[in-house]
Amino acid sequence: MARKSGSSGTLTAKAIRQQSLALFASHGFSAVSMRMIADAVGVQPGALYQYHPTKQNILVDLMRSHMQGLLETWNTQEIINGAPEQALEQFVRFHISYHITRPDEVFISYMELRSLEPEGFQEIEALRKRYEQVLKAILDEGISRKVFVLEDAHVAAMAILSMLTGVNTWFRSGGRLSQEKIEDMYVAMVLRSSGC
Amino acid sequence: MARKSGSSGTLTAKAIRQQSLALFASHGFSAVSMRMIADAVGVQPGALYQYHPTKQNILVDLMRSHMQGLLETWNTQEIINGAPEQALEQFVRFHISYHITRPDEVFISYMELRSLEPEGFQEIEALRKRYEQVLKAILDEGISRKVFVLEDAHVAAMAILSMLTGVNTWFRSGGRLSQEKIEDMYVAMVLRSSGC
DNA sequence: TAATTAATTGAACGATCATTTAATTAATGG
DNA sequence: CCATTAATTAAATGATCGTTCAATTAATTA
Repeated sequence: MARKSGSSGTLTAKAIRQQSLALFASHGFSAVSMRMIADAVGVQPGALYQYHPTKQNILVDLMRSHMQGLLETWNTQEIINGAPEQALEQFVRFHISYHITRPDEVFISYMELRSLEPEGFQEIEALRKRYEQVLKAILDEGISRKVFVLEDAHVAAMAILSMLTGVNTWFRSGGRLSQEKIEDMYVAMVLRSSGC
Repeated sequence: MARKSGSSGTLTAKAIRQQSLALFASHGFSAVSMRMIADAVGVQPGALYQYHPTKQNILVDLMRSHMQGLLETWNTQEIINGAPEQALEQFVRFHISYHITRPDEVFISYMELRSLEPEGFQEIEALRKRYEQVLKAILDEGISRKVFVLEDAHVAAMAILSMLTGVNTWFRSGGRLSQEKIEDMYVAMVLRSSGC
């Protein structure tokens, strides 16, 4: 009825993240109770408050680290400084491969924005905007060099991002198509849609 | 403490649909209580059960009528029996115009699938599959006539549907771009991505 | 207008919700 | 090994959840 033998704060913190992520992704934030998370972690509900002040804070932490990881991974990539169509291909492959391996993070980051209170919402939305800007910059460059025939970089960026992120709604690993094959097909469609 | 003056079952039923739709779309199914719906309708919680046996049933009804409306509207349209690229253009314009005018229905139909219990899920999923099949048939026809260069009709259909439905995540009426302009840009991108 | 049916209320049901707190025990550092 | 700190439990808080039901009144039908 007190501290458990073998207990470790860092391990419990990690377990809370993992279990919350899985539960939020499959049931939705509101449908998951602190008791469900506690059960999955193997701990009493009260123990969760040693790690997060509120349930809302768990969600914000998950979404923040997903968006930050996404941005940092892009930024530490070696950027091909070639033609705009090469940059676009690199972006498509990066987006698909990063997202396809993190279905739960992607799901909650795109679906639970409405569950965020104003403060958290603004923080996450700002990170999202920064990522959108990465693609828009590529499209702008291609448009000004007349490599892309796109009329509007913003609309094209929204369309491409929706298309790419949509992979997560139907892809299941071990299916008919390999990840590489899927990337190839999306690269082809995106490049053609941009006019090259 | 009983039947209210001027009360009418059909009007209350309609109000329950409208208010549930708006509340589910902005907060999510699980985050909306029967008391919130009752308040919005202007009625006591118990009255809702004259119209729906469970909260779940409200959601299923909303999703079913959205998907049925979508399929029926497509089916009663005059089908252009021309070239595959004309059929594809017609589909793109239809999808965007139907969805852009029904943001709440679209939002819950795509986001609350996980809130459905097995029976309702299968019913709604079947309707979704039928709609996907409409686009796949167009792509198949274009591929076999060698008008489209797409490698895989299924993947292309998923990609195109994600792209089109994504309009709802950023479009706000009264903004910089007219609906017609948006349709034009998406038609151009989709046709180019298909190789024509 | 009398009888019937439709619509709604108000109160209650037990269950579950997020969160707080004091007590307790294990791990850690000197 | 002893003092301190970290981790956890058990129990309780008041609020809210979906749902049920008997009583009541308005609209409708005959």
